[in-house]
Amino acid sequence: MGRAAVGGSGRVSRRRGDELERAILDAVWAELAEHGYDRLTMDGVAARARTSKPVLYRRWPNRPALVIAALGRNAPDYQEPPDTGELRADLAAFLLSLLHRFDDLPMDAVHGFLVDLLRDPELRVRFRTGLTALGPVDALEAMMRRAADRGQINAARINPRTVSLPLDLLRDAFLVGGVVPSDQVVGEILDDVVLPLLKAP
Amino acid sequence: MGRAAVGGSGRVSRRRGDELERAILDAVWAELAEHGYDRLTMDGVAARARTSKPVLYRRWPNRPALVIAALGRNAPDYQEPPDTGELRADLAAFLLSLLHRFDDLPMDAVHGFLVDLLRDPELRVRFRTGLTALGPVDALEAMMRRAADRGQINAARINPRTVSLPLDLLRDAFLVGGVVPSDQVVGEILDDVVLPLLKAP
DNA sequence: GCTCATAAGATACGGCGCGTTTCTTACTCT
DNA sequence: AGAGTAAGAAACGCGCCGTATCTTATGAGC
Repeated sequence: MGRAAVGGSGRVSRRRGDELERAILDAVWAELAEHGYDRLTMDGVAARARTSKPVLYRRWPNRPALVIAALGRNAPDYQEPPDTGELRADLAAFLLSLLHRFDDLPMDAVHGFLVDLLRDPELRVRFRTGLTALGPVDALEAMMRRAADRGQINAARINPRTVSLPLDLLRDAFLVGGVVPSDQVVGEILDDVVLPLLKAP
Repeated sequence: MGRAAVGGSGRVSRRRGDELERAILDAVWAELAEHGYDRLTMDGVAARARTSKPVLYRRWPNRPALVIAALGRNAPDYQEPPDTGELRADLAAFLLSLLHRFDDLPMDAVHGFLVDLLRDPELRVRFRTGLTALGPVDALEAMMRRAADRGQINAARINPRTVSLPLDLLRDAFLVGGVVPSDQVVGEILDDVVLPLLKAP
C-alpha cells in the first residue's frame, strides 16, 4: 500500500517545528504576493510549502489567522517615532515609514487583505490601531506633545481625534484609493489639514 | 412527466417583468436585513422571492450587482443641502442624513456590503463620491462657501481636501468602526476637527 | 542502536455557495 | 388559436473550506 523508494526529485525529508512553520509563512507571503489575498487558498499555501492542509489547520484555525501570522512575521517592527525638532518632518517621516511597510507585496494584495480584515469585528480593532503591537497613535501623540512644548502648535488642539487624524486620513485614502498614498498626498494631508488644525488658536 | 393538478398551498401563477423584479429586489432587501450581506446567498434570495436562480442571473450578472440594484431601489434620493445660516447646523444635518440612508437595514449588512464595494476599482470611485448621483462633495463645498461669505470661516481654508474632510472621516469611522457613527461622533468630528480647521487663519 | 510517542504528509470526504445548463410549462402578444 | 418568450424546477461542475483517516518519517528516551 505504501510507496516504493521515493522517486527522483521527490523530497523525503520531513521538516518539523519552527523550520516547517517558517516555510509555511514564507509560502503564505509568496502566495499573497502572487495572487493577492482573495485568491490565496489553503491548498495553494500547502502546495507551495510542500506540505498539506492538516498541517496548516493544526497551527492556525482558519485562513485569516494564517495570513495574520505571516504578516506579523514579515512586517517590519514598530519603530521609534523620529525626533527632528520639526513637527512636519517628524510626522512625514513616521507616516511614510508606516505606509511602506508592505512595499515588497503588490499593492492590491495588501489592499485586498486589509479590506478583508474590515469584515471581522475583532480584526477591525487591530486595523484601527495601525496593525502594530504598539499603536502608532501613541507615537503621534508623543510627537505632537513635543511640538507643543516647543511652541510649534497649540497644545489645546491635541485630543484623541486630532492625534489619530493623520492615520485616519491615510487609511481612508488607501482604502478608497486602492493604492498606497503618494508622498504628495501625505504632504497635502499634513499641510492642508493636520498642521493648520494643530496650529489653530 | 409533469405534475398533476397543483396541490394545496402551491402557487401556480407565474409573475413576470416588473412585478417579478420588484418581488426579487424586496427579497434581497429582506435577506440583507435578516442575514447581512456576507450571508446573503443567491439561493436564499431566489427561495424567498419564490423564484429560481436562473431568473436572477438573467437580470443581474452576479451577487454584488443584484444587491446594488436593491440598494438603488430602496435608498432615499439625494437631497438638497440644508441652509440654516449656521455652518455647524448645516453640516450636522447634511452628514446625519447621509449616514442614516440605510437605517432600515441592520448595520453589518450595510457594512459588509460597502466593504465588498471597496474591492472593485470602479466601485471604489462611487464610494469616494458618497454613493450618490450628485456628489455630496459639491453640497459640502456649497455650504462652506456660504459660511465663508457670511464670514463664519476662513475662505482660504476651503480646498478639495478640507471640503471632503468630513466625508472622509465619517467613511473611515464607519469602515473601521463597523457601525454607523453616532451623533456624538459626528459632533466631535465637527467640533474638534472640521470647524476649528475651517476657522483657522 | 532500538522502541515508541508524536506529528508530518497524503488522500479523500462532506458541505456550501456560485454560476450554468437543461428541460418543462405558463403566460403574452398578435 | 398559435408562436415566441420567459418563468420555474432540478441538477450539475467547480472551487474552496475545514475535517477525518491512515501511513510513515523523525526525534526522544532508554
